[in-house]
Amino acid sequence: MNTAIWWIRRDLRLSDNQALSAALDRAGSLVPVFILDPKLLASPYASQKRLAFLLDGLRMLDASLRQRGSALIVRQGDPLEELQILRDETGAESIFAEADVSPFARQRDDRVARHLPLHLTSGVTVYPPEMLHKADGAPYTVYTPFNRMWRSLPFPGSPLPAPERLPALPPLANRGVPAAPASPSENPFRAGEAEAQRRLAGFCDFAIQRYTDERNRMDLDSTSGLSPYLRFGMLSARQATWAARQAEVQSEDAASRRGAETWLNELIWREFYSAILYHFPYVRRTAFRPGLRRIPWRDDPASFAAWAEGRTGYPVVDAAMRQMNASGWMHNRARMIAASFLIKDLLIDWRWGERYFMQHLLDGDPAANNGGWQWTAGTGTDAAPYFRVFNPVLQGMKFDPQGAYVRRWAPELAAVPDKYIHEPWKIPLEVQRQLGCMIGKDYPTPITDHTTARQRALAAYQQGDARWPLSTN
DNA sequence: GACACGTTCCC
DNA sequence: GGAACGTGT
Repeated sequence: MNTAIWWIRRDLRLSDNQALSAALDRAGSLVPVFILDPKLLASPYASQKRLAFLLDGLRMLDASLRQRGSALIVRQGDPLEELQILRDETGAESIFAEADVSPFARQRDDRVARHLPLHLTSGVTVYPPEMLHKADGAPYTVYTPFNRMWRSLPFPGSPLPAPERLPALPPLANRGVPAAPASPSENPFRAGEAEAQRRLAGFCDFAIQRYTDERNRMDLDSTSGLSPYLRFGMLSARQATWAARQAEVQSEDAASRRGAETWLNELIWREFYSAILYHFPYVRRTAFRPGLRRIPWRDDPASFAAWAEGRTGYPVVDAAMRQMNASGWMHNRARMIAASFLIKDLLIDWRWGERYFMQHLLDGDPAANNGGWQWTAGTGTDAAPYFRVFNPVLQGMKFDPQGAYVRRWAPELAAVPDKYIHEPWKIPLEVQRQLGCMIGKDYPTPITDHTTARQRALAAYQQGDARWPLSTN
């Protein structure tokens, strides 16, 4: 009987899994394996929080596999060596896996494919990144035309159901899923495919209807909260796309339809940045736009630490960083504000921030995280113009109008009246005393003045050759 | 004269 | 996206 290895990487699900499905079509016997790669665990971008979420996800996947008569094999080591050992142990003739877009993953898979019969399927994105290109064959570098092309393609086929039974596993050494490091202290995300489906259904029933207007509100629970699941493939991009379409078809008013459409646009941003990383792997190292590689960044570890630990003295920035440090997740609007503050107000290299986010986000994905940072820095594809500098006070007043988000994550400001919540340094001294919240003692004085810092950033970008519109070379 | 709202420019 | 500066009331 033919045996196939299902090599699991970031597709921790049984439903709509093209690699699993291809393996089952080909072989009568299946060996599901996850290989913990010491190289990835030692990377400067690795995250204990994300590792804990991954290991929990593997435990959930193992339980689902066992319910269906199989089980998860876990190995640790160099993927090529471990796959060779597993092939020798099982006599497997083929290996199936979901193709990934990051330079690390592609190098790893190229090396494996030179020595072993590796078959890659799509699934990280709805459409494979090579499929979307301009008429002249070049990849898109601007979101809007990419979006138009994406939407013009035939709608993806319906998601595959999870297999009801799986072939029994041959007897094999199996160390099982290792114990996880501690989860983030306030982690609201339970790992696994079932939880992802539950959240998807809940989101499509309610919050999606108001998504267009409310997705930017940091004080509301108005986003899908699905990013960690998409990151590890506990939910497939195609399942999310289908759910968006279903919600659009079933909606009873224009606002709901628009909500579903807006959410699909966010999913397409994810597809866009995946394609960018695939076609331009150098974006992990340097600015997408060559004209913006000479900005004189400040080497300022003390300011960086204040930003990272949430003690800049700007409430929205501090709330954002503390939310991520405590929970492994940050609201997307907050990501833009915190990133803009590090890059523009502190004039610190966006790559420091990119790395820090990767070290703390459960959804930390090289393509989306890099795309977001380059967008904010103005160095990326279709990026924010260099002179767009977020004002943390105005952003706070607009997207956290009563300060509930700030109070949730910076509780020392809980008693501060709404009118001062985003600029507490303006609280008169006698009021600070009454509130028991002294600025400079109970909550930090701003580490920089936004107006001056903004001017400094504009000057630095000019020095770094910024042009808008930027010349193409 | 203060303040809402629209337009322009940010290099 | 924000600030400065315009017009209108």
